[in-house]
Amino acid sequence: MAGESRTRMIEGASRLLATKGLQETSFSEVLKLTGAPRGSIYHHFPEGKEQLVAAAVDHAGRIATELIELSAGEPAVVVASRFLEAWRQVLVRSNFHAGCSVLAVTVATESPELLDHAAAVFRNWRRRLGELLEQGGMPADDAQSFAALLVAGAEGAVVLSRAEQSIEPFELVSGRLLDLAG
Amino acid sequence: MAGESRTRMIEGASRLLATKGLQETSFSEVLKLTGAPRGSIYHHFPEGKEQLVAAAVDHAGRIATELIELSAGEPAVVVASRFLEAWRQVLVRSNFHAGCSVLAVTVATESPELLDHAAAVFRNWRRRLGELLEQGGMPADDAQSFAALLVAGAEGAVVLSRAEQSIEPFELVSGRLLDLAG
DNA sequence: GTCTATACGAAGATAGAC
DNA sequence: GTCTATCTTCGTATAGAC
Repeated sequence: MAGESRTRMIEGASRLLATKGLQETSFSEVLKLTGAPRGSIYHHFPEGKEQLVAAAVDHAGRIATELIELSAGEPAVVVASRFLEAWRQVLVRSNFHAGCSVLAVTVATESPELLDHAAAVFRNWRRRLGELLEQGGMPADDAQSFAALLVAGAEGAVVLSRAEQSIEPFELVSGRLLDLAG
Repeated sequence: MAGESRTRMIEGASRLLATKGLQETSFSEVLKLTGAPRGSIYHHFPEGKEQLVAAAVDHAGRIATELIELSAGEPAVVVASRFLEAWRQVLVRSNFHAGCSVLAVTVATESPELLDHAAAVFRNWRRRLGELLEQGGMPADDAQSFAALLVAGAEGAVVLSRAEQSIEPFELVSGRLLDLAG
């Protein structure tokens, strides 16, 4: 298949973004991690690094969106709980070295194109979570703002736990959010 | 005074971290922004960039801590409101180009030393906010976890608003947090 | 689709004069 | 305390062969 190493590079870039940040996600690092051939970088991404990073952001967004979709039809508290649990896994499995690649790009770029990709991802998460929360029994007026709080709180808590190298802040935040959802 | 250009470099680095991220905060950028003399970099920071960044993180932490302290003795909802308002100002005044320098460092470094500085800042904010919230009437059991939610929610909301170049997500999050504090 | 070779700039860091 | 000059490494990107 044509998109073989292309896909690997996107996934690898997304992992690197989540752990090392935007600038440390260099082509050399991506190639080292994925084993993809050096010669194919500009074949697959003629516009260079921005194009690769944009694809990685989109990819990370899609993965999380699919995960959110899994809780369709569940009560609101389950929707929130599954979303938070996914982030908890990112922290624990990486021993607090990994976070969110979309956030990493947002705070390290001034490129309007990359910000647009990140914005689309965040908006999509908020929108879909809001819909599922409402379907799960949350009043319509609350669902949208709680979805924003859920995304912001989870993202912020992941950062706190990475800095402190401890699950404690994440658990505190997570507990309060679940109280609100229940 | 000996610490003249040293102080300017630290403040400049903190501003650059908040807008451009860790790797874009280069010595050249700091010098351009502050007008500090190139020759004095390694005089003031013999351990190089890590030392400058660590000082910038500490500085940003101290500024916010002083701001938190200003709401000592106020009701819990005022403590929360002032903290959120400060972050709103960062967003609006920078036209959504600036965020939190401590967060920017956290997600772009793997240096244990820098993570320690960031962790100390976040812990300090949580601790002091928790104390003031409790003194402001919040039940002791709630104050600590709400402080964590406040810091995480604010940090996350700043990122969402930067990505979307709009105050909307921040306002949604801020509104919910203030409901909880009141 | 993949390869090597290379151009070009910028980064952090060091040495030694003033 | 500050200067210039320089070293080394690494980043993105391009050219042209296979």
